Amino acid sequence: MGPSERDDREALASSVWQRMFELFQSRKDELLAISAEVGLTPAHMHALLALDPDAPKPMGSLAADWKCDASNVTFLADRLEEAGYVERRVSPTDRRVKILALTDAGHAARDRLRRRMSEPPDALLTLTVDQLAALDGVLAALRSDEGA
Amino acid sequence: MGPSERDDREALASSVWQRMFELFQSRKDELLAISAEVGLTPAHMHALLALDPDAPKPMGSLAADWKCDASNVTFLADRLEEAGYVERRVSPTDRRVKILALTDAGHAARDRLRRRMSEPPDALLTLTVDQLAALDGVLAALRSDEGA
DNA sequence: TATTGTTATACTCTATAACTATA
DNA sequence: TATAGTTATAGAGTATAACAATA
Repeated sequence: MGPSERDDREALASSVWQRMFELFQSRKDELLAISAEVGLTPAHMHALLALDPDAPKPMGSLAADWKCDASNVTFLADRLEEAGYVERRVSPTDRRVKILALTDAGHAARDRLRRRMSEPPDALLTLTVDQLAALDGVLAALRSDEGA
Repeated sequence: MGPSERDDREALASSVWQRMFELFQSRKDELLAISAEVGLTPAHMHALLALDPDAPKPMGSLAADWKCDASNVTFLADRLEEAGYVERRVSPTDRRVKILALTDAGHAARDRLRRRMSEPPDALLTLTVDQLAALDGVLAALRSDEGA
């Protein structure tokens, strides 16, 4: 590959990235609106979505997964518990450990939230099926090469 | 358009949106690293980038543009002014109004920051020129239809 | 009297350090 | 003695309300 091809690629990648960035900006306000709608702050909404519905985990693991301090997990869990969306279960093998599990209400709220969040921006829906398929195909190719 | 085509489009758009979302997540830590690097908090970095380098604006207009409270603009301006990146100029036509203008150092810092921020995620650079051109073309088509 | 920006104050989100209970 | 989670406290970032200067 010659230097000009590399330059082309970098310029195109920058352009693509900037366009995606703008798309995200356009969605920001709506995310805030969703959080107001469900009565959760953005941080608690994010935490609810980040809980694995099938595998309740110790709070310490969550702090590691979420790259935040344990005290922050306590804070997030407190509010979600008050809202009735999670419960703390003492680990049967180590009484120090508390496992955070979604309640039935928590599962339902999380599902609703996921559906709302995965709704694409209106701008994407103005594309044709072919254009969307092209986007999807190229973006799918990324995932396997991510670490390259 | 039949109902199945509409369903296809929505499913594809959701998939595309989710893939873009993951790409953004992959970039999040790096944005924090950049802000540490330049010695600005993320909020002040964002403010510096959001200032128009060619058209200094009254603080009230900035609050409107940024959809935040005027007191928050005061807070952001204070720190950027302490850093030597902006200066408050009293409007010649209305002594109540303060116009926030980038200093020379502010212009330079903003330019550096923009270059760092516009660097695309590594994953995008693994695509071929053709793939990137396809992405860019489709995403360019979005912009004009945004409000549709 | 209305408006611009500031100050005082409060709330959210995050972190660090000290604490408790268990191990 | 070490570890899991909590509490106390602090700082960043945002908002609302009261205020000063100017219009």
